[in-house]
Amino acid sequence: MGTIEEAIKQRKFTNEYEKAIVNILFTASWLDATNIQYFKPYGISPQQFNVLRILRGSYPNALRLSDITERMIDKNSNATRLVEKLRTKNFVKREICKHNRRQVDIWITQKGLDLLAELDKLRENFEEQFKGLSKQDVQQLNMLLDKMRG
Amino acid sequence: MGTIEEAIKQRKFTNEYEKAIVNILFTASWLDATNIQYFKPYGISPQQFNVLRILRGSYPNALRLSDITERMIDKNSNATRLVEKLRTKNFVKREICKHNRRQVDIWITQKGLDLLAELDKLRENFEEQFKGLSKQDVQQLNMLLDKMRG
DNA sequence: GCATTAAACTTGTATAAACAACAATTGTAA
DNA sequence: TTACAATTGTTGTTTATACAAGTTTAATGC
Repeated sequence: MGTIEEAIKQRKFTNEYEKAIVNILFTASWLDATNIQYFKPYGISPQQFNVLRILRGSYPNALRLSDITERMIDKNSNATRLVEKLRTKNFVKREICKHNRRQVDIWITQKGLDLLAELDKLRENFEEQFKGLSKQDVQQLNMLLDKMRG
Repeated sequence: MGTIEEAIKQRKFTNEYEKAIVNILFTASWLDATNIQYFKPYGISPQQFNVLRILRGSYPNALRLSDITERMIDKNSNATRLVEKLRTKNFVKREICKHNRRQVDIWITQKGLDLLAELDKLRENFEEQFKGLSKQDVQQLNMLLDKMRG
C-alpha cells in the first residue's frame, strides 16, 4: 500500500501535521475495516469486542456501566446498547447494583471468555501483518501517538 | 491526557502491537470527535469536509465519483450520498458526463471554496495543539504508519 | 448486431453512531 | 425532612455506516 499519498492519491499536504492527521484517520479506518471482517463470522462488532475485552480485564470482578464507558476506545458509543447486544447473546450478564441502585454491574460470562479465547488466535495472525515494524518501531509509534494527544 | 494506558485505564497489553492498534484507533476516535465539534457550526461532517478538500485538490477540474471514492479516507462511505448532501448546500455541483453517461462529474463551487478557506483557519489552530511533536517526530510518525500498512 | 459481461452509480435496508431528553436514585444543605 | 441538585443509566430521534441488490450505460465477443 505504501505511503499515505499513494493510498489516497493525494499529491501534497500543506504540512506534516495535516498529513499525520489524515494518516492516523486513514490507518484507523483501514484497521477497523479489517477488524469488522475478522469479527463478522462471530456476530460481533469491533466495539462489542472492545467491551468484552474490557470486561475480561476485570474478570472475575464486575464493572459498572460507567467504568466501561471510561475504558472504551470510542467514548461516544452507547454502552447501554452495546452491553444489551452482548447480553442477548449471553456473552455478558448484568445486575442492578444492590448498594446503589442507580448503578449496573456487568460481568463477562464463560461463553464470552471462550469467544475471546478464540478471537485471540485470529488477532495474533492479524498482528503478524505488522511485523514489518520492529519492536523499536512500534514502541516509537506508541510514544509518538501518546505525545501527540498531549 | 498522557499514555494510552491512562487514557483508557488499561494496565497492560499483551504486546506492543496490540497496544499500537488500540492506540491508533483511540487517537483517531479522539481526532474525529474533535473534528466533529469544529465542523458542526458549519453544518458539515468530517467526511463531507474530506470530500470538499479532495475536490479543491483538483479545482478547477471536475472529478468523477469513482475518483472521490478512491481518495476518501473512509472507503466504505457512500460517495453518492455525501456528494448529494454537499450539493443541496451548494458546496458542489454535479453533471452527468457527456462522453460516458455512466459517469458523474463533480466540481467544488465558489461557496465550497469559501467554506474551506474559513475552515483552514480553524484547522491551523487545531494543528497548533500538536506542536508538542517536533517536525522530526511528525515525519517519523508518518513514516511508521506508512510502514505499518505495508 | 445482438446477447453477455462489465463499469459506474444509485437505492434499499438493517445496524450503529451522535446527541439530546428523560427517568430513577442518591447526595446535600437549609 | 424536604426541596434541590448531582449521578447514573435509559430511551428517542436523526443521521450515517455497512453491505447488498438494482439500474443504466458502455464495451466485448461471437
